[in-house]
Amino acid sequence: MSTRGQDPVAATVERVVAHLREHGHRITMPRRAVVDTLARAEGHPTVEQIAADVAERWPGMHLTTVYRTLETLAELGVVTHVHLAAGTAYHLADPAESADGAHHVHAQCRSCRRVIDLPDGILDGVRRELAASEGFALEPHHVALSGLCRDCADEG
Amino acid sequence: MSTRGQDPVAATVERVVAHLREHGHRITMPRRAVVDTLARAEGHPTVEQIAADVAERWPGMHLTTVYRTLETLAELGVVTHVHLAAGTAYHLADPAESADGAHHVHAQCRSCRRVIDLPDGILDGVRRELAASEGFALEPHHVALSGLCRDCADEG
DNA sequence: TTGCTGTTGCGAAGGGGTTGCAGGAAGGAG
DNA sequence: CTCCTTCCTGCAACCCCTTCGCAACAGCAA
Repeated sequence: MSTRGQDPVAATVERVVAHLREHGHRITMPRRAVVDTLARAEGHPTVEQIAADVAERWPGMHLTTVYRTLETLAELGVVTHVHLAAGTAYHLADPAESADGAHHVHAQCRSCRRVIDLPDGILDGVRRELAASEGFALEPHHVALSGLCRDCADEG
Repeated sequence: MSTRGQDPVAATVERVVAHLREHGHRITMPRRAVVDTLARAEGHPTVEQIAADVAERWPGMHLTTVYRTLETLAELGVVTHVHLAAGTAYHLADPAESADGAHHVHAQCRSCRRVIDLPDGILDGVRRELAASEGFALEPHHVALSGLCRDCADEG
């Protein structure tokens, strides 16, 4: 309670740590490091970026450990990933979203590689249309849309 | 002319071969093999599938050559690719579409991995919405949507 | 504090894709 | 038809990202 509102990063870390403990996982320094990094991360870092971030503050941590920690957190639903045109990005799941199974939609700029979050319902119309015409059950959160962001479109 | 309408595969191969020749590329057996395979392919094969198909009829052809041939054909705009959640799929570009720069939209079933083609305009609404709200210029053809196809949704 | 067991670090292996090089063939010149 | 230049191919080595096997370590419960 002491950290709530004052240090959202620490609060997030504690929340995830509690979640890990509840599910019988051990709380270790490397796990705290990955969660801390994800909590501080803006946007949707790749494994490479997460590992680089972690290595700055906790040198010596092995890349394998990052992968395994992300895997563990993913099993708990604490982190989510999106497939991009090249690579995969990870991010902490929003607690409110993970509770009801919702996710947000992503789009990636093919020029600057930045990932932006989109409102969850933006593909609802397409989802209904695909369900009706093709019987295809669209899962909008699994793959990022591709295009050019405002900045890159202006420049190019 | 003798093949037109009777053997669409051969006609397609000849069309592409002519295109290659026009652009100063040489006509070789491996290139014919790849184009022939793409012309016969239903759907959107990955490099692995293309190579397997080619190997059945032209044993000894190297995987590297498949990659390089696809690269060459892509530069000419003869083939297009889509990024999937895992891997990349290739297919011959529709001549009519490549003329005006249009492409169709793809969706992939995350269970059976099948790729289905969608009407080109299905993301137009989303594209307009993204342009207005985020300034994001959506390019609907570059990444496949993800979800469950009718058959897999029924089974699961 | 002790002991069980989940985790970590490390090296090695695996899978997908790319690159450098030397030999070989396409296709234009003569 | 033959020669010659240049491009293309096959091969092998390599690179990048991710996973695996194993021995040592460290949570955490008793």
